Amino acid sequence: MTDSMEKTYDPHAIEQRWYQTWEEHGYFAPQGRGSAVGDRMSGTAAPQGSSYCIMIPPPNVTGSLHMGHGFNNTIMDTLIRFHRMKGDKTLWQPGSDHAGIATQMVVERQLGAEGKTRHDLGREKFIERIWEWRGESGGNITNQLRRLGSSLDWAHERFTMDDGLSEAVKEVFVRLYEEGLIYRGKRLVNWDPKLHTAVSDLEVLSEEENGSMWHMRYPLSNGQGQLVVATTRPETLLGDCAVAVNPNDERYRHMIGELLELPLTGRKIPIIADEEHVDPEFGTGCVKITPAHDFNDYAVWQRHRDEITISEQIHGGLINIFTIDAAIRDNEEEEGGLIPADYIGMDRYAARKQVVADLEAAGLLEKIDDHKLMVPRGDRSGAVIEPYLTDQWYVKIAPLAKPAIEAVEKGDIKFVPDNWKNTYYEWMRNIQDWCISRQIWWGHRIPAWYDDEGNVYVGRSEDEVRQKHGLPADYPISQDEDVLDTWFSSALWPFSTLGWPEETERLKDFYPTNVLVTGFDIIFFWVARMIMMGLKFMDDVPFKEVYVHGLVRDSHGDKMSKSKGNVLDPIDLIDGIELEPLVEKRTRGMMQPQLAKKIEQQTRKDFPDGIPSFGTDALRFTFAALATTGRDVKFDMGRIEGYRNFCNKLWNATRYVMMNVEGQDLAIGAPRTGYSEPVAEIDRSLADRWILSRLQKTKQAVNNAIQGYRFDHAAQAIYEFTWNEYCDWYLELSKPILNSDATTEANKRGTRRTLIRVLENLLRLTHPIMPFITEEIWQRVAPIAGVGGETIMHQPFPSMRQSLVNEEAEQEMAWVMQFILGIRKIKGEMNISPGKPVPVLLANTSDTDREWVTLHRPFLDFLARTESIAVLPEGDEEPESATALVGEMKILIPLSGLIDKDTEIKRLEKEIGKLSGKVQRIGGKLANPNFVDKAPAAVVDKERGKLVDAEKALANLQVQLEKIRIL
RNA sequence: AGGCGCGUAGCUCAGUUGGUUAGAGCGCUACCUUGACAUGGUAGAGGUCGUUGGUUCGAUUCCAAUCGCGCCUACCA
Repeated sequence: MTDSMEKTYDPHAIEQRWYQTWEEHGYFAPQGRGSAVGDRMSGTAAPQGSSYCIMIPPPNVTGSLHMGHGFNNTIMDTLIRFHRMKGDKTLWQPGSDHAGIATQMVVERQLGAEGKTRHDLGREKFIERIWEWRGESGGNITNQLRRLGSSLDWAHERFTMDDGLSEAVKEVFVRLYEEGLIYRGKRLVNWDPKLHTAVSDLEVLSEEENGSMWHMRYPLSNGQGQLVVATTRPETLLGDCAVAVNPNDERYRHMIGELLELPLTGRKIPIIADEEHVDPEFGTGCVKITPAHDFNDYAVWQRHRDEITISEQIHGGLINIFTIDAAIRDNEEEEGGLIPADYIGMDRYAARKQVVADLEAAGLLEKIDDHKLMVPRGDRSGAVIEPYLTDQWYVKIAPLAKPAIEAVEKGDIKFVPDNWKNTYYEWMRNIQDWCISRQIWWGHRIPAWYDDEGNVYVGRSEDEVRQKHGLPADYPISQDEDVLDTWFSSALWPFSTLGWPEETERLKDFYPTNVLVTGFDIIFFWVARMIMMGLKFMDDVPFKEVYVHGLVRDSHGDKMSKSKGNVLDPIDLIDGIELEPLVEKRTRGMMQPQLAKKIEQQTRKDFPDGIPSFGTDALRFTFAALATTGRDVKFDMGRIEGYRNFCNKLWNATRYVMMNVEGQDLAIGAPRTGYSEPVAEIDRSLADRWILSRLQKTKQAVNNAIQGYRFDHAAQAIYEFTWNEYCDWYLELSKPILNSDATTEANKRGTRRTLIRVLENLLRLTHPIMPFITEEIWQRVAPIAGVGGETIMHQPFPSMRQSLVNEEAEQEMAWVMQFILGIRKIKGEMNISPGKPVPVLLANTSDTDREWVTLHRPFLDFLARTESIAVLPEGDEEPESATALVGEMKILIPLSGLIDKDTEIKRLEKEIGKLSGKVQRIGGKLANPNFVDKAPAAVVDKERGKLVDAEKALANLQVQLEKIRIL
């Protein structure tokens, strides 16, 4: 079998194959393991009957995998595999989101390429077309998730638009409506003039942009002067209904109640007083009020309706000046033609220019200042959002928010890291009603019907509505054209995917789920809304913990974006990609083609040879290692390369073990479940006892780390144990035992047994983070280690076995290591080839030293490459030598020819310098009565001990230095 | 304006009740094709822990201020 293991680990050869096997065998389905099978090498049993569940944050069907997914899913899969191995009945629920606006835009773009719009097709055909498209490419993202090794329960994959989830959406809508928690109303909303739909507050992103502040003169009707108003949006003058001043402002107080001539319109508008909105210090202290196109002005209008309405020409006080495209509309019908004909049909920005020009011509423009302002844009379209007056559906949020806040306050839901709860509270306590209707076609149609008289009927279906309200079959009613915000269905995800409103077994087993793993960017969009809906409809939290991770950025800390050309595709890191395709990929379909050249140059510079293939396991290990709590991740190519090397290290360690163990006597009987007692006599060496002890501590560390969401610590513990202890020391220490005629068969059996079993444990310990390589190796190793089982996935996760923790062995081994390191150090610093055997003399030895030297002589000889080791008899003169200390024992390597005297003097001086610094520091500390009196006794004792050791070592080296100098 | 977070080796990051000479990986230097692995081995250089104060016997760690960076929320027309 060993000959089938290539010298270098090749992830391609195994990854897809194993994933297919796992999926085909149904290993991802929840099953749980009874307590009959205990944990090998731990003796503890898995708790029976506990379930563990994570809901995947459903990716958009339009989507393709990005680094955020890679990170997010690595964490979830690690947790899922960990709990599955622990024996929990474990479900990772897969699915995808219909992503209303995003998906509709993709298909509209396709239509656009054919020179058509969705209106050419009509609603029904357009939706058909989207379903078609979903059928073609909806599997894209799920296949990419498979590439990551994600052990999702695919047999129960859900989609937010499938029948079951659509039922859940209707049910929730109807129930909330019947409780008065959903209502319809006409108010200002965020209107996207490009997409022709309302969007929620969250879907609006404001960014600072350069603009101007126009100062415009509004003459008083009585001819007694003018007011100057300052605005960033002069075109909205056409919809002005008043000018507000602060009632405490001496400059204008006497004018309150007067009328102004609104330029260009021939209208008169009142001067009103509003203390809340008007800051006398800002601008001119006069604010034009355009209630139909500004949220603050709308609020002012609500406070001053009567005063504004008395103005003879204004009826109701609200003048909508825009079409759904944000062009100036003709309002002849509704408001009696208050908008001058000259502007009608102009786009808002054209109208702005025209208004400014006309004011200028009329001498009514005082000045234009440069001004920075926050411009609201739609997160999908990028269009400047317009406050716009329309009929929409809303969720009354306060009654839902209250219990959702309490759930976190009470600790029913915990955020990890904890501080995210502050962000959550901040938002939940200031939350506004949620606008849930969207004027698009792709999504859940609002279950409301209207008759010709404008009556609204809400129900699960048209039949239900007719029945409930006694409407005859021929009574004409029609369903609301709008669809629901995508996040409305996402909010139900934790229970709708489990079968709600049916009372299913899955719902019983897995709700509430255990943890939600997500980036902070969707705490508001999604997390908060799931909590509200879960509490409302399941009467319990949707998850007990929320693990919030950071964003994946490039190695400089920049956000990855197409326009920066710094996007890494996880699949490219797994498979590798040549330079040319990478350049092509990064520069294709740019929004700003002028950037392409720069991106190409940068890419050629950063990846002159393209990206090598690292494999999924290396990528996952990198994500785990970088998963520090609550911090963004700077993705560093150096790290993934290092972890690819780590895979190779593990692979080659296995090759070594197999080479020494296959066909040999290991004192292991036939494969069975769980470890068996040795079937022949074994004798465990110091190295065996030591590595077993270290393994136990590593298991403990990894368990603690994963349970505490410290995947970085888990990865580090595994890495260090594997590389620095198992490979660097233990495998080397096994060589003199296995290759010597002087060691006994029992000794060899003990070592072989330990080699294979530690490896087998290590594989299980590593499996949640690196599923593929561990499965591949485990399949070879397990039978030899005496372990049966179809897959490592369903093996017990290792936990610490106290009886194998061995502090004495660790101490004794520390002595061996120090011995070897001392000699290596001398060789290194003396430029003696590491392989060159040197004679070694020991002075100042204790009984233990002498015992251990005899006992562990094979280790010392082999790893330190000694020619001879002799204990210098008491009283004998020490030859001129290079020196290292092991405790108080002196290791001497005689100078004869090998070693340069001056170099050794320098070495010693350096060591002495270090030591005397230490002695001074600790001495000073202990001389300080404050320290000795006030510090805990244990700390003081520890310092005393350190001082004694350091002083002895120092004296030792000083004597040595003198000796060498004299020679 | 309010809130949160970050600043530790050239780079990417650990450092969890304040107490070893502050650690790891990558990079760097020197040496080594040793029978698992050059995607390797051995040895080494490199840090006044952003700055200034304070608490303390003792501060990278706690407190205050300050500088720099990032994010989020709300905004003045």
